[in-house]
Amino acid sequence: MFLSNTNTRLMIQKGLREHIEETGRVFEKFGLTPMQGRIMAYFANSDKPEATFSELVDFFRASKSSISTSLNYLLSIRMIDYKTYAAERKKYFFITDGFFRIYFMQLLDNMQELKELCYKTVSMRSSEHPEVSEKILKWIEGANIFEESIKSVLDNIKKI
Amino acid sequence: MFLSNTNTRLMIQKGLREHIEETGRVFEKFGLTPMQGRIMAYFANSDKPEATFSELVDFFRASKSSISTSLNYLLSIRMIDYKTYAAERKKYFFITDGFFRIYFMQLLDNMQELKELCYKTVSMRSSEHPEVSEKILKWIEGANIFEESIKSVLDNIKKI
DNA sequence: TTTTTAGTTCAAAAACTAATGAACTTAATA
DNA sequence: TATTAAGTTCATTAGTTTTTGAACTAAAAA
Repeated sequence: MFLSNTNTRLMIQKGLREHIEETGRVFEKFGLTPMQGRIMAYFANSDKPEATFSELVDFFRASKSSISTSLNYLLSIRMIDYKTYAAERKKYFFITDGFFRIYFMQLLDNMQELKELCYKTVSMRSSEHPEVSEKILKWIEGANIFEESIKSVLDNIKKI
Repeated sequence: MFLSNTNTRLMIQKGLREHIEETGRVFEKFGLTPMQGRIMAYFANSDKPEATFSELVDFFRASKSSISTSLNYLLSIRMIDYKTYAAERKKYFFITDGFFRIYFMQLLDNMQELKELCYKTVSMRSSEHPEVSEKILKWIEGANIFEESIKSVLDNIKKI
């Protein structure tokens, strides 16, 4: 039967494609490109827990290079992983459970960087208008509080 | 004296311009465009607590439309505000102290949106591979924990 | 051994986003 | 009243990012 080696649900259900596109677009708000977002959404919605390179190329009718680049980026940030079966070259990709952990770790890096530049700013400022320094110190204070809180959540999530 | 109505420190100190550019680029990681980032960095580093439209046009040698659009976006998300003096049309723009509060409120919205789509995903999934649903539920669980934590920080920050 | 499969790499195209320039408005000043 | 100042608006341009296509490699299958 010609559907045998494809994902039947993904081929039949009409709204599913739309749902994948919509979900993909929301992943973009978390820093992914459209194709990376689509792929994450595909993994979440595919009946099977794993997907192959060619399955994704076929489903999205996208170029191999686009799929390759996207998969490799998602692998590099560990939002996906893959397994192999001996004597088979194919990779079976799947999502990890770490989406928000990874996202917030990146966020922590960005906050760290901004905070350091803000410290430098405050140290460079003339003493003429301390109210500006006070605002920047409030940014830093905010950053510190969020950082603390995020770090403690990350610790707790690791334990689960 | 020809420097009288400009920001002396911004004109003289060499590394300051670089520091503003660098800080601007970090603001981009928080979702701002290059010009929006630059403007935020300018406010943080200018000797004076306020800056005018034309001051920014002059400092960045940028187009009026670019400055106008950027300022209006930053106003719309309340990262900056302005004051006026009666009988003067000019606006005196300044940064607010809410940078991270605003950023995290936007983040909360995005998390909410992704969570809702994930709930829909889980409800649409066949029961064949519960391990995928489990991962998505872990995403949601992560989202919930981060949300709780961020909300409580936002509450505390408001009190300060 | 030849062909097919499963990708990778990178220059070029397509798509998208940000910045510009020009024309405009409206308020203040001369 | 005419001119300048302080912006706004929007079509076009410039710049960036994403995706493609073509050529490539290396492993498995025929």
